[in-house]
Amino acid sequence: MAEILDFKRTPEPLWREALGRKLRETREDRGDRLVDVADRAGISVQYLSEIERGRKEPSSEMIAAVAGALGIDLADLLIGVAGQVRHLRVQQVSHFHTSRPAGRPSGPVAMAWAA
Amino acid sequence: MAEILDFKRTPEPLWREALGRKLRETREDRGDRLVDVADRAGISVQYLSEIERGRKEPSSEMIAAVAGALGIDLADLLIGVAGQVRHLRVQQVSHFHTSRPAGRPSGPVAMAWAA
DNA sequence: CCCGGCTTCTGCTGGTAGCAGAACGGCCCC
DNA sequence: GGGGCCGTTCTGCTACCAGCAGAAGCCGGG
Repeated sequence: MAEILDFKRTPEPLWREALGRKLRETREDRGDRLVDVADRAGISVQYLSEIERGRKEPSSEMIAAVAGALGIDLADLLIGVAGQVRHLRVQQVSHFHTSRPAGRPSGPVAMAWAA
Repeated sequence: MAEILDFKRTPEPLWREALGRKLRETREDRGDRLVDVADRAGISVQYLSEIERGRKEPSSEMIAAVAGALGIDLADLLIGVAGQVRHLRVQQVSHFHTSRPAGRPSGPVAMAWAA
């Protein structure tokens, strides 16, 4: 696996984590059980459980199937996940190093993320 | 005539496709080359190319790395992708009787409820 | 106590993420 | 013409993990 190293410790939550939380929230708002959604989406219940807990990386087709089973479209889901990201990202506002690959002074380097 | 639409194909774009488009758009807005972003993200250039074209399914860590290399945070990225989804869907929504979702979805469902 | 809902363990298989290397086509400019 | 630059696409390879089944565990409530 490509050593991502520095970027693995992102202060932000990962995509799959925020997605899982949003999916669970949506399901619970509907009053559905895991087995209900899993059946409708055509996936196993334990796998859906793992998706909701952010432990596995669902494929695009899986995401579409689960979203469909929840009666939500992808765009709305993404907006909701973005909200989750914002909500979850509070703990570490630390700085992280962009490990520059020792080489070429790549031209337009003007990155500045101010806190 | 009377082309029967293939409903196996979700009218919505897949997550990876919309994500790829948004990533490319963001990179081009910055005036970056593939190699610039790939180096900063610590991934190979051909793989980044495939991600941007929606051909491969990037892991959460990859998404974070690329987003970081683009100087955009995950929440903003997701909002942008949601916009992509909406934009890409317009073409096919032309005539779709959006029946009330009151029933039960029997599979992956795509609803358009524009207020 | 049992039952319904969720989690978690083991184990298995196929698919594919992700890499390197290289070749190719489209540009643009000397 | 030809030489860079940039992106795409091919081959090939390995390691990892999605996704399933089966079953057991946990916990609250009737």
